[in-house]
Amino acid sequence: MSYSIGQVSKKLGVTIDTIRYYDKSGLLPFVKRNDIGRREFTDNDIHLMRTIICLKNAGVSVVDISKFIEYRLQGDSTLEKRYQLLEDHRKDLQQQITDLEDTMSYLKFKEWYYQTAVEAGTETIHFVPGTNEVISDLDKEYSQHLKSEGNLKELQNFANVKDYRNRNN
Amino acid sequence: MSYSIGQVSKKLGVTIDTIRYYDKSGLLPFVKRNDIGRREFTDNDIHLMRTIICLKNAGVSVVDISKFIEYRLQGDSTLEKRYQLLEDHRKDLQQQITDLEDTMSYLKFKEWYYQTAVEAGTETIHFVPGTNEVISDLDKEYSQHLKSEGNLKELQNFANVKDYRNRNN
DNA sequence: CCTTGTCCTGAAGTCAGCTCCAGGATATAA
DNA sequence: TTATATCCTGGAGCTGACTTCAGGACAAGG
Repeated sequence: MSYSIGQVSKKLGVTIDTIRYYDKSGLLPFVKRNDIGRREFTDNDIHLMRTIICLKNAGVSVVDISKFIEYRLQGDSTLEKRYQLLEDHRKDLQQQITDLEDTMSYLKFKEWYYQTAVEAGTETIHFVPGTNEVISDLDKEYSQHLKSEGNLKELQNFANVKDYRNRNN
Repeated sequence: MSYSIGQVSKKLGVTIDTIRYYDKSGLLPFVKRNDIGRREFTDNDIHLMRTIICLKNAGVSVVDISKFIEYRLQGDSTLEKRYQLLEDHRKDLQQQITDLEDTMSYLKFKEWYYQTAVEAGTETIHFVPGTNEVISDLDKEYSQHLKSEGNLKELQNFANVKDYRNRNN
């Protein structure tokens, strides 16, 4: 049983052009052609392509993925290299997730800022009286708000973000 | 007290060129110039720029950020719009994080795959005997492994990812 | 046999987000 | 006063990951 490029495109949710681009870039050296030059994908090919798409989702560049695929073609001697490559990218990904969580924490703070401003009908409640400058220890006020809400987890997150952001001022 | 572009660059950890690019793109209309045309950043400007960088980190495009800044200049009538914009992007960000966590789960699976292959000295332990095809229910084996390890949280994550991935085949 | 659909290639185009460059002004220190 | 550092502008260039295009081949149904 084999699949055409169009069928694979639907199965994996990527465009035909993207698949051809990946092939051109050396990500799909394992895909065979039939007698008139059309690509024929096996179930195993599709399995491998899922891994490729997963790496792409993890933010791995096409060049790095092609390295991985190259190693694979070289057989068992490259198993450790492949493991290492995945391990490195998993660590990167963990860092990405952590960074996004920090960003999230800050966005929540900003949402509180606007929530309260909308309630008050004006942004000036957050300004130093008579100016357009934001009160400098608004973060303390927000921390207080989180505490009074009993949201200790977010309080902790926000404290970490603050620490980080104030580090190299 | 005001800061030069170079000082701000160091404070915020972005290059001078990037700051100028942001200014060109309409993200910094609030930054004033001195008599010889140099930018002078106030503490409040820097505060605002942190929010801009945060939005950028959350994956918001320069065009969308400039909308936010535009709203800000229009005063209190746009408070709700600004709140909505943040809310929308916070939701996007939450989705991003969730997606990355799924990717993470799959990467962990692949790491197990290579870990065990390295231990065995060959990848063939994961192949259908006599072929180069990966065993089709390797995921079950991995689930078993997670269970035996007592890693129930990851077991749950992995199960979700599998469900999702098998949905539109 | 003709139309419609899917496939092929190489090459050029697009987009976001920077990044660099040329050419020039001002400021600070020795 | 001369060297060095920092700033300014407009505009060109770069990178990665596609995306589109021109021009053509084959296959199946009516």
